[in-house]
Amino acid sequence: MRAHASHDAAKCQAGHGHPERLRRLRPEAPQTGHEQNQTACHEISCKPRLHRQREPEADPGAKKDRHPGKQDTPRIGHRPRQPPQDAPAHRHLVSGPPLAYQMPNASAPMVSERLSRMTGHVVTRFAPSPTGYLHIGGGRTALFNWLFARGRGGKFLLRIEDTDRERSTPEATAAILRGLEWLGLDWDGDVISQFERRDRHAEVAHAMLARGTAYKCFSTREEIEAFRAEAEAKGSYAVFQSPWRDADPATYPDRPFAIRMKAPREGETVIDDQVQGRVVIKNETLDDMIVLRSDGTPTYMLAVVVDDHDMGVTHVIRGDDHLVNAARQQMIYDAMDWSVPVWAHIPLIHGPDGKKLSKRHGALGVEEYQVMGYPAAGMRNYLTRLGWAHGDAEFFTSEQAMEWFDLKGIGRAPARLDFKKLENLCGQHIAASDDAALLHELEAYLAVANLPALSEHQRGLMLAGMSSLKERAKTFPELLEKARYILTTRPVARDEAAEKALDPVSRGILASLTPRLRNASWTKEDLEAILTGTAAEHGLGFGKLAAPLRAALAGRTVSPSVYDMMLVIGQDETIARLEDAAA
RNA sequence: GGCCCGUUCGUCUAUCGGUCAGGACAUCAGGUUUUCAACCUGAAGAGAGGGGUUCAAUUCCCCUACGGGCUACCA
Repeated sequence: MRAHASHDAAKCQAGHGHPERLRRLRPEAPQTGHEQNQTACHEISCKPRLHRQREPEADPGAKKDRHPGKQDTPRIGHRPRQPPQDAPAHRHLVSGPPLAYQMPNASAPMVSERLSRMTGHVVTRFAPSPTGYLHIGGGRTALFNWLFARGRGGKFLLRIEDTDRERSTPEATAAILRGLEWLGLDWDGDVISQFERRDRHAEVAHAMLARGTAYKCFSTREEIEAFRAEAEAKGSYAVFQSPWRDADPATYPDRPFAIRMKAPREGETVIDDQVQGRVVIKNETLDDMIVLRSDGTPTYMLAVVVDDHDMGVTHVIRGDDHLVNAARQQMIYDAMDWSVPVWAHIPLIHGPDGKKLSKRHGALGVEEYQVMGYPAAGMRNYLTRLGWAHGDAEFFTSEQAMEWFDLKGIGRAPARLDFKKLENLCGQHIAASDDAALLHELEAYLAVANLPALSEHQRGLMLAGMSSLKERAKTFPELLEKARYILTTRPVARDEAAEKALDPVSRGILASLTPRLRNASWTKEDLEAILTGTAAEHGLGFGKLAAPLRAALAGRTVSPSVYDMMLVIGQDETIARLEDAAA
């Protein structure tokens, strides 16, 4: 149980999960890529070895066959019913006739080809493990996958890596789906449960056995630990080498065995990563990992590969804590003669202090940001920009992000969360929002923040005042503060500063104002004439009159424009509040 | 310990050997103003350190330092 705690955070960020056992998915649209990024690979291999270069975005591909599995999938949840306000409508794919699982090398189904073309050959996925809330880093990983797929007419799938039965909970799965829905990241098809696919994983492990790319290992945990202890004692750290790798089946004992990958011991495995460049891992540093445990359950390494392959995933975009794992996984793809997906390992997000993001940095869960009142569009913009750039573009809509998002724009260094910038962007998005849509999102915020809902009357006023309110708020709590003049009722509660602004002289002026307001036509022009006129008569600048007016109308010295407030709450209410204050 | 990844203003980043190293947020100073927000102008602010390669390095290579990851019958 070493280093477990720290492990978890990274895991969540990576949007990856624990694998272990499962079964099948039900792609409604089987994929069958046929291209390969050979060109890219080619160019690369010609480059000097250490000269790391980003490749042009490779086309996913399937150099061999790519066939999806198909079955009824255990559905964990449905995609959000409403696409985000600024997201394109969902693309529904026609589902072809059910396809049975096929063993490697089976010819690709026609349906797959057609659908592949329709979807631009791009299929991404987000694969969180349901052991808690949706981590902010995981949210960004999901966002990148979503943007990449949606921007290319591809598919964005969701798989829950719930193979760790001890730690996986339905509540966590629900929380993750809620987080994604709030962020506006809609996925295609049903949510896939990795656990449900465990039989298929085992099937592949046995297929590897049959192909001779895996072997039965009868070594016990004790033996392995002893091996390691001995190595450590000698100061070396050699990877475990099972004595059963090339053992004669005739010598197999009658006891449980694990299935281990027969990994190449020489040479190197090259990961062509779209973010990290060309990464070379020496095979001698990788062991013969176990793909199927002695109890018959699959390990994570196997499960991800099988699922990604069956789901037709073309681009694996995940946390860079999986970079080395990619080499191991690539060995499994090779062992099964499956085409390797395009890799893109993105750096994790760090806290403001540059350290790994942890609880002490405050908000970790995506839902916490929702409760803090950040609008989803602002979150998407900020998170997209965190670690990715498109020239000098800072403020943009999700449509633009989809159009611009690419793998080569992703940075290689971990980024830190900057709440100030988040707020600034959120403020811009709030200001740019449609009034009605904003009110709708505000009401959703009230619900999750456990605040009282708006009455019909309040909704009407809020809608009327929204155009001026939205220009001065960065978050929903701020918006509500500015809207206090609407949400409050007489007698208007005043804070200290407001009380101070209502000195005897000011009260007198307000009192003299009300008769004139009674005869006003209640247009901005008319009110302007009355107020500036009154201020002038008292030898005051308009600012001097505005202060007590704010105090009377909003109970604060900080508020929206006095004209906006008067026009929104109306003549009667305005006069009543002024009389209250003048009294 | 081994292997892998990373390191440009405080922060997010641009730059694909030759730039006054650009933008944004934040900060500071002015301006505007009906408070706040917004807005306008200006200022300050960066290539971790050291070696190479090159006519020329932020950019290519190496080393060091500092972060991070992997090294499980965890995910």
